[in-house]
Amino acid sequence: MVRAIADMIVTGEMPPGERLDELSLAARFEVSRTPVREALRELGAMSLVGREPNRSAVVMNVTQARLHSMFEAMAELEGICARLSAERMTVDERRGLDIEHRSSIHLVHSGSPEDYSAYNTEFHNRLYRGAHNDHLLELATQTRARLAPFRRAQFRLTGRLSKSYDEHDRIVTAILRADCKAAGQAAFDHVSIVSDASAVFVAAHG
Amino acid sequence: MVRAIADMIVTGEMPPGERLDELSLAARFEVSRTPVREALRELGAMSLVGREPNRSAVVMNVTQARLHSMFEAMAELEGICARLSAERMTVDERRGLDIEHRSSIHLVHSGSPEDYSAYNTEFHNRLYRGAHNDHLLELATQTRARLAPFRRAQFRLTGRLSKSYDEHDRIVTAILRADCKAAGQAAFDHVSIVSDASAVFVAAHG
DNA sequence: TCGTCCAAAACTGCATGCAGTTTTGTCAGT
DNA sequence: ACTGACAAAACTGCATGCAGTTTTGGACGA
Repeated sequence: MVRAIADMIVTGEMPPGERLDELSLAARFEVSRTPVREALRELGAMSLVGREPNRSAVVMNVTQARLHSMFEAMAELEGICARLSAERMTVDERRGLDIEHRSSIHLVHSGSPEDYSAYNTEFHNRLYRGAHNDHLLELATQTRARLAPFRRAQFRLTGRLSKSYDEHDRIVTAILRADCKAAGQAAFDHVSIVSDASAVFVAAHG
Repeated sequence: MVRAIADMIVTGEMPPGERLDELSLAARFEVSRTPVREALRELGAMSLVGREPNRSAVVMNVTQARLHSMFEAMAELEGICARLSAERMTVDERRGLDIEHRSSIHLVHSGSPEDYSAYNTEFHNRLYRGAHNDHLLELATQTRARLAPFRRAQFRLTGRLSKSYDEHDRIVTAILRADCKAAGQAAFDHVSIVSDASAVFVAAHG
């Protein structure tokens, strides 16, 4: 239920500011109001929707400033994860990362944004897990989830795929060398670039 | 309601592993089960309580490893906030931080752990706000809240107050000089020391 | 004494109803 | 036409009831 409503929000099916009234949602998913209520409360805790007493829940209106702060925080978090990954990844993890990364060159050439996006998510998850820190994994995953709708469009930008591959390459190389500082910096830069691209996109469309 | 139950958990009134059954809580707070249910769901989203289908919510059992990961993440977050604070704090913010810090020397001498703890919270909040990044503020506040019960006892350790003051001094000095790197390092070290102290404490008691 | 099984009690998940609040729509007065 | 007020509709918050699941406690047999 939570997942169902969250999907509607992040896919943009429900635009920011849209009211989410309990009865309509209940009817839509063919359940009673109670589970919908509880889901909305949970989404409120994840601040995906805003809630005020006696008012409908509304899809959070993400301001430009807020978006910027989230991307900046994301860059820092990824930087930390990459740095710790360079330091802590097991041999298997390093090898897995390297193999997956190398094979992603095919996706760049075939050029399907959807496929590359799926791979990209997996790549970043590997970095988060490689840091061997559960809380950091949670913070990074959570932040990434909230940014998802704003990153969605960016792989459609021409040339972004191969640039993304090059940036990943810098990260992977540094991690394989166990060069903490370089890995952290490379990941930080990578996210910062995505941030800039998305900011432009949002400014133009949203 | 959420606040009420959360308080019971973080104050340790409800020890980890304790079952939180809806009916008892409803009776305790003199409401019906519905608001309790919703509160528990929200607390689940904040992962303060664990939930499985058809089972009571239980106060999260924080493992030693998990605790360590949270302190480590906290150190990184504080480091980032301090670094950004050194870079971005307004003149007023810098002055406020400095003044509050200096006057906290009185609390060190009078030696009330409760008073110093309250000041300490405010000091750290200033660092988070000084980074001028809403999302980072949120992540730091959230992580800090979850660690609260484990930090609680540490100011009772002899000599910790004046050591804490010295560590704060290093942070403040670096921020006033706008020395990003030093500020980040000082804050990181500060939290790491608290982490060690708490780890010892938990190992001994919890 | 210990283990196993079964029935009763306890509890969760969901539906529904009611009271109180907010929103909407209409109509009279300007 | 436009504003204001007022009534109706819509909606939220909470209580309660029921069905289905889990837990508990005890009786029975080894």
